[in-house]
Amino acid sequence: MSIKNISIGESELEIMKVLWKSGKPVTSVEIGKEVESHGWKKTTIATFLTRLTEKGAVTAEKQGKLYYYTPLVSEEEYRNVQTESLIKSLYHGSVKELAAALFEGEELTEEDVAELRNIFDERVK
Amino acid sequence: MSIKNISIGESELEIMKVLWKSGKPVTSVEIGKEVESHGWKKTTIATFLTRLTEKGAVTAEKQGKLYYYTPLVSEEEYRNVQTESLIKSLYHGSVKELAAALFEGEELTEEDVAELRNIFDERVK
DNA sequence: TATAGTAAACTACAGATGTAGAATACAACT
DNA sequence: AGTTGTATTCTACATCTGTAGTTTACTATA
Repeated sequence: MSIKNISIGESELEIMKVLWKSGKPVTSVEIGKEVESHGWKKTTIATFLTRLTEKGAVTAEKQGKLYYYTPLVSEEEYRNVQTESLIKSLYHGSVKELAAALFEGEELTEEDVAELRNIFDERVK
Repeated sequence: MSIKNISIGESELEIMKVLWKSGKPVTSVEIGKEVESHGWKKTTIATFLTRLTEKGAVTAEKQGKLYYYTPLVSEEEYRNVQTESLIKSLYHGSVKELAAALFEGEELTEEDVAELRNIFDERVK
């Protein structure tokens, strides 16, 4: 089962984000602190961790009395898969269409556009 | 419940796509023909239609003996909500980040880039 | 009018996800 | 050694989604 077939729920994703942000293995206690704002019980977090482990999205390594969790799927990988999937399902598989939609939206500031132009020029070389 | 809160499943989306493509109200029979490739039973399609109606994603209007289904959510609206959601959850809420990721990927051809440059120049005015 | 066809409604069930209480296991402290 | 604290595991349950069988209602046909 490759990364493509790993599906991560919305709440589960919040856990992944914590693991991604911390460059190193994290205990459930530390995760708990990071996601306090969600008001989840410890057991809820534990369930997420168990399921993510079963899915192969993270590994758990016992160090002393605690488990340390590490992501097996990187943020970038996951992001790319999700983006691809969006493009495929709603932009007729065309990256260009999505890019165009972003430009046409009102979301980009002048600075953003300027920065993008740079990246753009790089790309064109 | 605004569009933002309407969630459409992957299979349900296939039905929406048929409605979106056809500019006018469509019967379940016609939908059936359009989605033949999925091999769904008639009742399966009926369930999707019922659920989409309950969710407020489509309306059903009886004309003669058949119901005609019309989307209440446009492709563009749905697309935008989904794109926003992706950006929020995986690109730190930054349209620019997503745009940059698209440029940096290998997906765009030279023609795409050229076309985008045009749109881009328009945008900058 | 009795009968056949069939769209739509109702019912059903499995898997995924969100959420959490109860049980367990094990370390630390008395 | 007994007790306490708590991370991890087990069990549970609701909702959503995918999928489809069964029943119903109503039209058209014999």
